[in-house]
Amino acid sequence: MSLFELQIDAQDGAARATTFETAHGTVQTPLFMPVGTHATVKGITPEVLAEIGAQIVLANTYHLYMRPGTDVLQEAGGVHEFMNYHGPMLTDSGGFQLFSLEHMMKPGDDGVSFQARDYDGSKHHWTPEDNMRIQEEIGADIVMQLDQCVGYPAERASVEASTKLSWEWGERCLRSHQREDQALFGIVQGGMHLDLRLESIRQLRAAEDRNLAAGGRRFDGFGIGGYSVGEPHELMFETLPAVCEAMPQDRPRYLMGVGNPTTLVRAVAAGVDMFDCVLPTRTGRMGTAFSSTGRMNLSNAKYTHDHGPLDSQCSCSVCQNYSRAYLRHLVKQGEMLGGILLSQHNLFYLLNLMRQARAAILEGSFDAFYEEWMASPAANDY
RNA sequence: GGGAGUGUGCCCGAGUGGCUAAAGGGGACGGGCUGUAAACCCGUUGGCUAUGCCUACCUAGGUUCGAAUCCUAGCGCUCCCA
Repeated sequence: MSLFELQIDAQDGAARATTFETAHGTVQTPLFMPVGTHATVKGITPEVLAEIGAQIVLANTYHLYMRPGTDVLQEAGGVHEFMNYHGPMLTDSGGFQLFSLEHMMKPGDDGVSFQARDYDGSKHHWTPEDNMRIQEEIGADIVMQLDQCVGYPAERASVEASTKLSWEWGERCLRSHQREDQALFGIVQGGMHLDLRLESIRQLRAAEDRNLAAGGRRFDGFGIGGYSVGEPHELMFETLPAVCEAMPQDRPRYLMGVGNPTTLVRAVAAGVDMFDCVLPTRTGRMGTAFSSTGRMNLSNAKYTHDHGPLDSQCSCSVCQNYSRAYLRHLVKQGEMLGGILLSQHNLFYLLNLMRQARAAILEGSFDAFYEEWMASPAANDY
């Protein structure tokens, strides 16, 4: 199997189990990708990532570019060597920072200008081509095109404009990306408008057709961006199935920034292969655990004398070794171990959920898996 | 024994006549977190028969239209001198 070539292992309805190769190992979907923005999944060592079965780890182009700087990463031999994580990695382009740090990052036709106020205040300008160079220097296995993520609510006209900007940047990224050992993913935008989403897909495919005709490469996969930006929860599912259906069958589909367990299960049913989200690590660090009975806030007084396991249905090492009362104590005390252990458990929970979904798809029993999940107490916990 | 100071809500602590059910912390309790500006942010924290009423700033009296705030006495604590 050649690098990034998608093998569909099984399909059950729209849900699918796939496999593809990266320069740092094989990836099996559906999968959840822990987020390690600053070349660290907060509180989680690479050894633990291996233990809980993480396949791909994210890092962020904007943040690593600012600190420590790509020169340091290159000295180390790339981001993998730098952080001592030797599995597959993916870098987000910084497009999301255009959205979340909009007060200091301004998009223009020729890229993005920004002032890094959260670092040293220095001013920078990136063209899509610059962004590709930087991601090549960082050296992840999968890189994302520079895009623009739009919030919700938004005027249709502004969604149209930024969606167009994103596909134009997508084509420029595709033409300038050079590293053969790196996959490049385009990003579908279009907000909550199905027609814009479909147009976004058409334009990205037309761009890769042009690039192929010029002797270049196609996109190795596609991100689905611009969801989970403040819209009502149900809104995404009005368009997501049709968006997935319109996307190429032979490339991975990556729903960006989504991490609610139920949303993952539903998105897998719609045909999504990959997810990333800060939710498991952030909520874990803040004292909340995913569980078979829904979210648990470990700072709640009801756990003070509860010496049972965090989640009796969970097989992770945290649930095997630490009690709710102890975890509550750590959280209440502000001890860093509390956030570390809950992050580890939450990551395992989502990684395991996706492993189970894959197993069900391979068995042809995804419908049963889906129904069982939707009927469980955890499913009601959005 | 003499002198000076001090006593505020669960704790610390501001307030020195009306704008005070009482700033600000802490604690406690609860909520949020979705391509990480996040080991963070937000709310509640005297009681009730609840658009109002009651009880409250050590205790008991007093001054005043009105007192946590002023006066008197007592009690407690702190420091200094003997």
